[in-house]
Amino acid sequence: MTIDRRTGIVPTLEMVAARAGVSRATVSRVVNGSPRVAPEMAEIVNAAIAELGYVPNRAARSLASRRTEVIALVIPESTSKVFTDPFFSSIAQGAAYYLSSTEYTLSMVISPESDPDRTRRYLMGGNVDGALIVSHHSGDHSYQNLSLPMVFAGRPLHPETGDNIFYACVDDVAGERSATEYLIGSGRRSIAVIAGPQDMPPGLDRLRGWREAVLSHGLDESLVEYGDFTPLSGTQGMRRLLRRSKKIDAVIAANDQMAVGAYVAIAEAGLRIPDDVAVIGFDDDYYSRAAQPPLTTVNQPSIDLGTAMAEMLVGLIRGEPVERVRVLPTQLKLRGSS
Amino acid sequence: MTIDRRTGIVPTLEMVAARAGVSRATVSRVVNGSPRVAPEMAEIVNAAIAELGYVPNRAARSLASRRTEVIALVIPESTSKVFTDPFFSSIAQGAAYYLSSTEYTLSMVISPESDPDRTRRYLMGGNVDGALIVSHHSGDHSYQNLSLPMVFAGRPLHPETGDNIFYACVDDVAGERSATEYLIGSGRRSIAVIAGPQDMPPGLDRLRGWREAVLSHGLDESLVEYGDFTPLSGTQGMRRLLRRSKKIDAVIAANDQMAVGAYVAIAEAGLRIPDDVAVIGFDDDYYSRAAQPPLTTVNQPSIDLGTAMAEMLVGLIRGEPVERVRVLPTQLKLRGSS
DNA sequence: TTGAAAGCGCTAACAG
DNA sequence: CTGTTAGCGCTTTCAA
Repeated sequence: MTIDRRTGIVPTLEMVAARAGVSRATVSRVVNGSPRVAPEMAEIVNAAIAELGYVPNRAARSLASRRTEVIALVIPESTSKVFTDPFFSSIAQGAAYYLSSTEYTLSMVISPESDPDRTRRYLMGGNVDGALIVSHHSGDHSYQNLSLPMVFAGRPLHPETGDNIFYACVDDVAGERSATEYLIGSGRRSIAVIAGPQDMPPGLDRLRGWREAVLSHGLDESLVEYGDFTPLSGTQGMRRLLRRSKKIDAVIAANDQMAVGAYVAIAEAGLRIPDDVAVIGFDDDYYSRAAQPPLTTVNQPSIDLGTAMAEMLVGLIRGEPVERVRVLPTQLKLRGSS
Repeated sequence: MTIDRRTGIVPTLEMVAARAGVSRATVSRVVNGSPRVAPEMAEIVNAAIAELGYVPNRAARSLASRRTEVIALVIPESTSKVFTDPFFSSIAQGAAYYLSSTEYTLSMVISPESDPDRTRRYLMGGNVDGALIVSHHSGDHSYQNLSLPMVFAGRPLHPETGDNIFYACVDDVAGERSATEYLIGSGRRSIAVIAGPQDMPPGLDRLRGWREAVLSHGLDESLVEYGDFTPLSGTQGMRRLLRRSKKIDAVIAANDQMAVGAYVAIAEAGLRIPDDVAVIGFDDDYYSRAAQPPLTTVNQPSIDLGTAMAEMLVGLIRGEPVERVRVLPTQLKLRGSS
C-alpha cells in the first residue's frame, strides 16, 4: 500500500496497531525504539508498519512529546546577502550533513535585522528544539539571552559577556601566526599585513596572529593597513603599504578577497608574485583557487565548523555534557603566491 | 510577560481566550485573520495576545489543520558536496527570502543517493506541504512522481517525460547565443567553444546557443571541444582547440570555471586576452570576478531562480493557477576578457 | 458573529 | 512487557 495524500489514505499508528493486533502504545514504543518491548512483538509490529508504509506524523508526535525535532539555522539578513559566501554555505552543509544522521531537521531562518523580535518569537514559540546562530564575522550574539539551546559560530566579540554561551570557532590567531612564520622561515623579512575590520573577532585575531609572529622574530610590526574584507580594500591597502615602504617582500591579508585585491596593486608597482612579494590570504575560498598565481592561504574548516556546531547543539538538547567551546585548527595551503 | 521554556510558561490560545473573555474559537479566528470576527472583539483579543506574548504552537496547528507550513529544499547528496557552489546557495537564499514573507518555513533536506526512499518517505510522511528540488545540472527528476506539490530547478533532461512537472530555469540557449553574437558583433570570426557534458540540460543548451549563433552568421561550427565543468578540463579543451586551429580569435566556455581554465592554455600559447583571443564564460560566479583579466560572462539570476521556484510552489500549494514553466533571462556581463 | 464540542495522531504516565 | 487513559494546543464543523 502506498501513501496517498489526495485520497487521504495515510496510515496512522492506530491502523498499525489494529493490523498488528496490539495497542497503540506498543506500536509507539516500537517506533521509538523502546527497550520495553518483546522482540517477537516488535517484529510483528514492524511487519505491520512495513506493510502499511507507515510514517509517524511529526506534528502529532511533536505535540504530544513537546519536542519538535527541528533545529533552526539562523542567518542574519545582512549576512545572508552574502549567503553565497562559501563560509555560510559550508556551515549549512556541515550542519545539514550531521543532522541528517539524527532525528533532527534543519530549518533555515533568515532573521530580518529590522525586526529581530520576529526571529525571537519564532525561536521561543516552541517551533524548534535549538538554534545554530551564524553571524558573519561580527561576533554579534544578540540572541544569546534566549533560554533555548543555542550554539554560535565564532567567538563573542566581548569574551566577558559570553560566559555562558556555547560556540565553535576557528583558531584565527594560530592560523595567521603560522602563516607569518612560514614566510619568515622562507626568508621574508619585511612582512606587511592588510588587516580586517577591528570590530569583529576574525579581524582582531588574525591581526594578532601576525603581530605575535613578527614580534617574536624581532621584525617590523608597523606595516599594518586596514581593509573591509573586499577585494577593492585589499588593492587600496596594498597601495598604501607600498607607498610606505619599498622593502616589503611579503604581505598577509586577513582574507582571500583582500589578498587577491592586493595582487592588483602589486602588479601596478611592477612587482612580481611571489618573486618580489609573497602573498598569503585567509579562508581558502574560491578567490584563492581562481587567482593567478593561485593564492597560498590559511584554510579554515568551515564544513567541520558546521558539523561541530550541530554536534554540540544536539548534545545540549539531549542534556549530555558538552564543552562550551570548540576550537578547530586551520591549515596552511601552500600554492603559488608564496 | 515573557515566554519561558524552563518554567513552562508558554501562553496558550486558551490562556488568551480566558484573558480576553472569549472562546478559544474566537481567538483562533483572530489569529488566523478570519473575516468573521467583530472588529472590537478582534481588538480585545489582539490586546490579550500582545500582553501575553502569545505565539501559536506550530505542531498543534499543523495537527489540527493538516497543514505543516513547511517546505523542503531537497538537495541530492552528490550535489550538496558542491553545495558551496554559489548556484545552490543562491537558490537557497532566494527561496528562503521569499518564504520568509509567507507563513512557510524552509527545511533543508540532504537526500542520500544511497537511500532515496528515505527522502521519499520524509516528503510523503506529512512532514512538508511541498518541495523544491535542486539537482545540479543533471536534469534528474527522480522525485517527479510523488503526489506532492513540487517545483524543480532546471528543465528535465527528457522533455517528454516532464509533461506534468513544474520547474523554473534559465534560458541557457538564448544566453549563449547572445554571448556568441556579441563576439561576432565585435569582429571575432573564428569562435571556438568549450562545451559542457552533453548529458545535462545546461551542457546541451549552451552548446546549442553557440551553434545557432555561428550558423546563422555562416561561421565555422566545427571548433567544439568538451569539458566537465572543471577548470582543468577547460585548460585541456583549450589546448586541443589551439592545436586544431591557429586562427581562433575567441572562445566561449560553458561555465566560468572552464573559461578560467582556458586562460592557462591561452597564456601557454603566448596569446593575450582579449587582444588575441576573447574569452566568455557562463554563470557569473566567483571565478569570473577573480580572474585576471576579469571574465566576461553570462550572468544567470540564480537568486531569482530560487525566488521563482518558491513562488510557484506556494502558488501550487494554495491551489492558485501556476504556470508550469518559468524561464528566466540571462544577462551578458562585459568585463575585461572580451 | 460567537461558542461548544469533537477530534487531529501521538506520547506518557499509570496500572496491570 | 503491554494496555488504558488522558491529554498535547489548535482548528473546525455545527448550533445558537
